[in-house]
Amino acid sequence: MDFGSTRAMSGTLIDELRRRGLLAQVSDEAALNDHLASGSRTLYCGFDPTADSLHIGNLVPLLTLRRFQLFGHRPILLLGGATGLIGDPSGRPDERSLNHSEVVAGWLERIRSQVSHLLDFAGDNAAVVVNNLDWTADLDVISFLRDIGKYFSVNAMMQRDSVRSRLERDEEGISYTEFSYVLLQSMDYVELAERYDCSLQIGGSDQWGNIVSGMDLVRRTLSREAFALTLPLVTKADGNKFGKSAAGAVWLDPAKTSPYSFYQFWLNTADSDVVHFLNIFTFLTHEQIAELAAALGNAPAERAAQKSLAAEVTALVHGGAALASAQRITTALFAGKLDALTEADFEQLRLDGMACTGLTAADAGLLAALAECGLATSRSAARKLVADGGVRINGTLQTDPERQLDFTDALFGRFYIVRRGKKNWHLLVPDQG
RNA sequence: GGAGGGGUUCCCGAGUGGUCAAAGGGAUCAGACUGUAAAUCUGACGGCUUAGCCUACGAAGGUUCAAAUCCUUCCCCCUCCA
Repeated sequence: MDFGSTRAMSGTLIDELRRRGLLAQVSDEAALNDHLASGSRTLYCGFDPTADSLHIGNLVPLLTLRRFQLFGHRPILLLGGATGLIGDPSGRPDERSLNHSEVVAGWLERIRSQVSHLLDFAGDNAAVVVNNLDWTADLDVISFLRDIGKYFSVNAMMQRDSVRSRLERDEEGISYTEFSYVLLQSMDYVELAERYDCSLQIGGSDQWGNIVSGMDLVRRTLSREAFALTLPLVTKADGNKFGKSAAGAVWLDPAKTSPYSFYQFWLNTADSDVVHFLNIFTFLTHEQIAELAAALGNAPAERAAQKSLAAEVTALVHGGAALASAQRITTALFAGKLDALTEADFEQLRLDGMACTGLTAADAGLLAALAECGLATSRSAARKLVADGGVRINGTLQTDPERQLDFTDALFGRFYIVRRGKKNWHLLVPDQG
């Protein structure tokens, strides 16, 4: 893995994080600065498997772990095989429904594979991946209550925001299960402190309470130094929630969000957010980001900053080959030269992961085809789209809702490239089956 | 247990017998302007074999030529009192 160009950074790691807008809270900044400056330290961040994939919001702490690694520290990526079975009440207005343990275990493995290549597993400060189920699965209740529970005051736990907000809502409440979550997470910190000499836990700002509880438990049970640091919630200038595209959440799993869609998500970043995101989601230097910010001011139409952001993040998450594919599709679709594409280019688009549907004779009607390939939610919606002038095939505006797609006018006799609106594309080919 | 208020289309929320697929706002989609940006403006926004038809206003029945609107029973939620 090439960490080369990002090495030369001035100031402390904390300064660097602050400069990038990546610092929400720190437990004792001066002491942590000294701690980090005086040796290679071990830190961790936990991720609970609450879905079959992580999403781009999880990228912030993931990449921050890597930033610590670049500064010579050892990151531990903790997967919540146990805590994922319980449910974290932090930041949740309502009780979670419990997932089956086999389901959670399956999600954990998928997350493990998508997360692992973001860190460096070689060298002196090689990253480590652990699963907290390893030290909780065989834990007995009595030991838990005596060894861990004794350190937690219910009076204090009741004061926690995540608990109090639930108690104040008559219709919600909080189960004993979720109430106990913080004990498990705190136990993780102690466990990692003992096993790996871990002395720092990071996480999203909603994790501050959990992290501080763990830090206290380490100090009290092990009498060791322990620190807490949180990262801010990613916000957008227009106030909308970050991380949602038209299709919903943006996932790290390429099967759920294709590398092309992923690339497009970043490419569409608003001007007012792009510099902020470059700082948070890329490893570009401040000089490089300053250049891009200047370019944004001088030639906004070029969108150099957005292109860099999209390229950097896509390469980080999906790799160089996937980035190249995403860029090929983008160029083909948005350079406005569909006619210039060769037959081989179309095959490449399919290989690159462009959305493609095989069309059967039954779906040959334009409306049926639009509904079938997902560009419209129903035939009625498709009819309205056509009436609104929102559908093009091979660049030609479609006005007849009754038209049949028989491929006689398809490119190379078998490709219809359908466009809905400005940015939604789909390839239609004759059904092979 | 007692008294009162309420459940409306993705969300909020108006509507108290026909002019209601149902105001208004949000979200979403399309069009215009642009830079695959933001803002703004315009249109659409239950489904279908689309000048029409079907299904919808917590559930089930009923009254009526006609019900989201009236009646009955049931389910759920909120507020106050005990």
